[in-house]
This record gives sequence, C-alpha cells and structure tokens, in this order.
Amino acid sequence: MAERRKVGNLLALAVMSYLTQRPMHPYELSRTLREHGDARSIKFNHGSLYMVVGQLVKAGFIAEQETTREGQRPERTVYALTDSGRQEFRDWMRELVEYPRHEYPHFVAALSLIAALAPSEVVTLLRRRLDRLTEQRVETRAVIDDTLGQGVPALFLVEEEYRLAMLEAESAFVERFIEQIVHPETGWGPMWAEFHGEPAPTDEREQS
Amino acid sequence: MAERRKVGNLLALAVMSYLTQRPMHPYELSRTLREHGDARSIKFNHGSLYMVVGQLVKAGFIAEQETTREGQRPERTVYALTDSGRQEFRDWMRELVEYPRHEYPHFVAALSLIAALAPSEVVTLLRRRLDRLTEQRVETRAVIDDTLGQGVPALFLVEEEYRLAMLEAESAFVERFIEQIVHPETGWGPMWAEFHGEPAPTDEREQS
DNA sequence: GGGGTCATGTAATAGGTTACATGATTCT
DNA sequence: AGAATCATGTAACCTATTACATGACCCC
Repeated sequence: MAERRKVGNLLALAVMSYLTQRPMHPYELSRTLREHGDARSIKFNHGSLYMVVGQLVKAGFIAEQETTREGQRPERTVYALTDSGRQEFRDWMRELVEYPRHEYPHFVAALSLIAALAPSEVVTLLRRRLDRLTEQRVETRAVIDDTLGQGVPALFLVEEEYRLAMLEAESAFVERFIEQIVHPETGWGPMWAEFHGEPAPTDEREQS
Repeated sequence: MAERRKVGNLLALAVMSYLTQRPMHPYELSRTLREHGDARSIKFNHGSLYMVVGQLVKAGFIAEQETTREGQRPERTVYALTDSGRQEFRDWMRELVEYPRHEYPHFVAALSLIAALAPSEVVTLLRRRLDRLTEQRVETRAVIDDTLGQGVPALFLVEEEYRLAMLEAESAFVERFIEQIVHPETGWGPMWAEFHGEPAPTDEREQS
C-alpha cells in the first residue's frame, strides 16, 4: 500500500506546493523554503533539493519552463508544475492527512532497550530530558507568538501547535515513567536493579 | 553536535544490545529481533542488518569471533561485542534518553502545507484519520495485554506505552483542530475557504 | 522427487549528504 | 584590492533497500 510514490522525499511535497503558486527556479525555492521556516517541518538541505527537482522532472511532475540569464550570473532554470504534478500533490497530501504512518522515533528505540541501563541512571537521564523538553516547548511557543505577532494567521502554524502538543504529551509520559521507577512500594527499581547488582534507587529528589 | 557516531543506524543499537548478552551470528540476530518484536520500534530489514554488521566491524565495535559450520549449511560467522562496542552502546543509549531529537514526522509536513487543501475536505480527512488512530490504539493495547499475559514484565513494554500516549495525544490534537475549523463563530473555515472559492463548511456532523 | 520455505548471504541499484567549484556582489 | 558572502550548481561518496543466488530441510 505504501511507497509506490515515484518520488518519496517529503521535500518534493514542499517543492510541488510552492510551484502550485507560480513557476520558480531551484534557488528561489531554496530561499523561500528557508525563509518560510519550512525547514522546521521538512528535512532540508541544499543538495537534496537539486536531487528532488531532478526526480520530479524524471517523474513528469514538473517541467523545465525556460532558462534565463540575468547579468553574468549562471543560468537559472525555471520549473513549472505539470497537471500530473498538481494531481500527485493533492493525492499525496490527502494520503498524509488521512493515514497515520508507523514511524521510528529515536526515543522509542532507546525505550525498547532501556532495561540495559541501570534504573538509577535512567532516572537521572530522564530528568535531564524533561528539562530539554521544556526548553523545546518554550522555543516552539516563542516561534508561534513571534509569527502570530507578524500578522500570520494561526492556520499557518498548526504544525507548530502539533509539535507543542506532542512535546507536552511526551513530558507527561516521562514524568509518569519516572514515577513508575521510583515509586516506593510498587516501583520497578528494585527488580530492575537486580539485573545490574546495583542498589535500588530511593525516592529522594535531591539528586541532579 | 549530532551524528558524529561512526554507525548511525539504530539497528546497530539493537545489534549491540543483543551482543551484550552473548555472541551471535547475523541470522540469529535477525530471528531474535523479529521474534522479540523489536521491529515495531526499530526499522528492520534483512539487507540492512548485514550492512550494519559490516559497519560495526569496520568501526571496531564488534569483532568476528569464529566461523562455524553445521552440517552442510553455509558457514556462519559469529560476532562478539568489543570493549569499545560496549562503551559505544552505553554512551549512545544515554544520549538517546537524555536528548530529545528534532524529528520530521510525515504528518507535520502535511500540516505545514495544509492550507493548500480545501477546509471541508480537510475535515473529512481528519475524521478518517481519527478512526485510523483509534484502530492503532486498539492494536497497540492488544499487543501490550497480550505480552503481559505471557508473563513479560511491564518494563519491557514501555515503548508501547509511549506509542499509546502519543497516539492519544495526537487524537486529542486532531479533535481540537477539527473544532477550530468548523466552529460556527470563530472557525477558520470561512477565511480558509476563500482561498478556494468554496462554500464554508458548516458544523453538521452528518458527513463522512 | 518436485515444490515450498528456511537459512544464509552477496550484489545491484537507488536515495541522500557532503564536499567541491566558480563567477558576482558587497563590505572594509 | 582583498575578504566575505551570495548565487548556482555538479560530483563524489555513503547509506539503505531490493533483487538475486544457492544449498538444506520438510511436506505430500
């Protein structure tokens, strides 16, 4: 069902999206993407952009429209979205919104192997993580307020709101997890610590 | 700061983790990973495993221990974790637990470009997404109960609990988002719909 | 004893990232 | 006038996924 897309890199989605509005040349796309802050949501780097443009041409989703030269600068090739590209774009968007994908975040990998670390250490690390999560929340909140302050409608910031919601949920999870480890009666600490020949962690919060 | 790791694929983390316990040959790793259900948390496929093993050898984190042959089966090479590998494993784990990473989920990409679809269509798609999210929650819950039922301690299922927490948070977010679009007075629908020359969506729930 | 599927890997291809290259503009 | 930065791309290198290969065991 998945990944029969001719071009799978999400950067291609952004490219097609911008070309919906008007033809552009790659460098313009690059600048626009960066200025518009899309790089926060879609992994972006210079080289990949040219690669993706090439793939889109080969797939027939965009086409070279003209090659212009301005002053003594190198030639710039301007690309336009084709009809098939416009269709691919809408279809892909629909799929992304309707179907949740199974993804593989790094934290999940670590969690699945977490028993390999000693519980007391894990608690320390998780507390530090909580601080980092808070920082990210503050930063994201700042991006939102900042952009709203510039008069951008909130609709164009839903992805940041989503990020925020996920950060909050993760924080809550981590807090619960810590509790589960250190809880004096029912905590996993003692059983877990046995794997490691280590003293069970206590409930004091003095550390870190 | 990131990705100076000699081997970056998370599959390598799982490999090192298993080799912590005893030396194994690749096929055994492959089977163990699949049976143990790690494939739900770490992207896995046959080819990548051999690649990763090769990279780990080159980096000095694992070493060929012996080459055995059993009956007329092809030779199997058994690998063991080196000291440097053991250290890399713990260090990597610590990093993963302490530092949240900026990831790029597919849904975020779609959200960042969501204004390109008509609001009424988006509402329909989001409602379908909610159904899918519910399915995934049910499935994850089943995996957890099932595994617990086999006597596995809950500690080894935290990653599934995490997944569950994220699914719930996402569902909540999507519900709020729908409300923001269709809310009779303050909804984004009308403004949004203007981009599309389309009638503003109403608040009736009859559709879908 | 021929047809699956298990066991075990290698090789070919495609995808993505980093490094390199080069003329123009701007700053000091 | 030399240094830094912008503008624009190409090429080399890694990584990851898919396809291919091959002998053993198992079922009917």
